[in-house]
Amino acid sequence: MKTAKLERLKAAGWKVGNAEDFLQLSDEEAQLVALKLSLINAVKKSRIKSKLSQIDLAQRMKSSQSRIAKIEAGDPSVSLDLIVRALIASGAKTRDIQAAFASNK
Amino acid sequence: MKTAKLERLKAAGWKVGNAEDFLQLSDEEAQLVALKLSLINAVKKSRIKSKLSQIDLAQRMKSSQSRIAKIEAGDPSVSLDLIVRALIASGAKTRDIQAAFASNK
DNA sequence: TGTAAGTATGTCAATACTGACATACACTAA
DNA sequence: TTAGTGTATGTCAGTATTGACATACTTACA
Repeated sequence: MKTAKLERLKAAGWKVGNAEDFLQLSDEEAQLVALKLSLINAVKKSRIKSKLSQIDLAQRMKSSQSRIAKIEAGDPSVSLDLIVRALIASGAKTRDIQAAFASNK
Repeated sequence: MKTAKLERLKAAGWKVGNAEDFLQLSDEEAQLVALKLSLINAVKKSRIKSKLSQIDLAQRMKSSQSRIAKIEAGDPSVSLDLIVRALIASGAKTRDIQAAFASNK
């Protein structure tokens, strides 16, 4: 929705930010969550494949074992940045990362 | 490097966290930066393709015009989460996101 | 059984990131 | 020139994310 239209709606007394917007936002949020899940699974696989313990991986990326556990558990306090850092530090190649995205239908 | 080995080195009086680790970390950090740049470019392209102004996109994702500008400028205060959110909100499809990763050699 | 290695969960102070705001800059059309 | 639209930059208080720590759970092996 364009700004101009929003302004016209606001001027006409409409409340902007309705159910449509909400549903749309949910959908986009769902896409992000699905993406994160794919990457999380990739981290687990890559770490195991590289025969690294959570402690090993934590040291590689200067994080902590508990953070790695939270990453793999999908803890909401974990950012996408940290997930991708873990993926890279666990030895995943670019094509592995792409594959993770590919599994995100 | 395994934990056990690290412990042995520490016990032997070595300072852990040396040039090798530093270079390794730099390399991984470089990978992350390259990935971010690819995604940033994808955001710009996708937003323009969708004929959205920065204000439009900001409203879609409940952010602000200045944040979008910072995203596209590669401002260091911008997280990977926000970049990907912008990419999704700008209408990029899964394959577009994959393509962005693919251009990250 | 015990014990060692690996993983999970909760907490918290320090740091990083956020939207919002003000304001400056760039460009186009009247 | 002026106005309008879009983008860039700096700031900041509020919020989210962080590594570190303690501790509990799990699994495998002697």
